[in-house]
Amino acid sequence: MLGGRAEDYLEAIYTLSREKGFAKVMELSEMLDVKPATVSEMLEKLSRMGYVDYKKRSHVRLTEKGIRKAMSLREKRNIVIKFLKALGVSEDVAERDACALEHVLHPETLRQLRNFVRFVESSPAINPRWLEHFREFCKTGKHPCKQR
Amino acid sequence: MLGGRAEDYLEAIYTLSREKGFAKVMELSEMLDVKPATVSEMLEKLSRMGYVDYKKRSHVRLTEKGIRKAMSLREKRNIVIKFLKALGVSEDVAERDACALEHVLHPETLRQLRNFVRFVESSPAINPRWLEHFREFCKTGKHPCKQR
DNA sequence: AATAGCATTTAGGTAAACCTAAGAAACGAT
DNA sequence: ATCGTTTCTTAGGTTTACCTAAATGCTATT
Repeated sequence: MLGGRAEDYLEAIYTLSREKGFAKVMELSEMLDVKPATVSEMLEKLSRMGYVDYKKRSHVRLTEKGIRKAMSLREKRNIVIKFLKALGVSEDVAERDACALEHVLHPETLRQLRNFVRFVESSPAINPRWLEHFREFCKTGKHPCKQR
Repeated sequence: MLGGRAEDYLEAIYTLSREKGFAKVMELSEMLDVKPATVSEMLEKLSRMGYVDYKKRSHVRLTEKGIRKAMSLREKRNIVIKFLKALGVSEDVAERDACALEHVLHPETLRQLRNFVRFVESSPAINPRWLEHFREFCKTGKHPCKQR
């Protein structure tokens, strides 16, 4: 099985590959805030596990398997980000937390987060009453329907 | 600083202490699904860090500091559990995930989760319209306000 | 009061993910 | 084409949380 940290590497490679089609050790080192030596080791491991194509001193590319994995992770993360933002969490905190949560959430939990995001997105009004009320509640601590 | 796993130990000790006022190595070993030897080591560490009172071959108790920490963790966990359950996640999954999330969530995120739980709880109707709609949406995949 | 049986600790090990320092390879500018 | 710089790998080390096996201490029963 793939440890939580390894998943971060896959996603980073995925991101970097979007542009050029591959990733370099240095780039990963910076993106993940880890020394190049460490990246080198981890790539070796990911290669053994069949997630990346990687020959020493060359570029990294995701394999099919790696791409599938990375996309599924990316989707998870995006759901969590959208969800947290819908809840009023600031963009960068949402991103940080999503990054931690994506490794950890049970599929059932994820399903409900996804449902919630879709629910909000698919609601008839741009800003449904209850969501407005919720934001109000966050500010004032009071539910606007309850007077007193 | 206190690693994520150490926090689990604190909470376990806290739980066990609710009844008898202390915890034993065996109990912790079972509750955390870890060998007694490992518990012994971790208690040593928690003791050095001032979270527990612990002399070898005796009971463990939380210090003031330990109690404060444990209570704060417990509160976090409870918010997450309530939150996930409100979202329609089943009890045991909610508990599992809460246990993982409590170590990880940014205070801002936690604040919003707390807000959300309070919002739902303080809403005027027992089952506000939108929540009903959400549950409906989870089942059918359709927002009941939108026909078609 | 001796001991059997259980709880706990000690000692020595493993695995993951990180590090530093030093050497090797590739790259690019002249 | 060579030299200097940058990038990458290797080798060896650290930390954290876990493990097993063996030793030790505690307690309760006889």
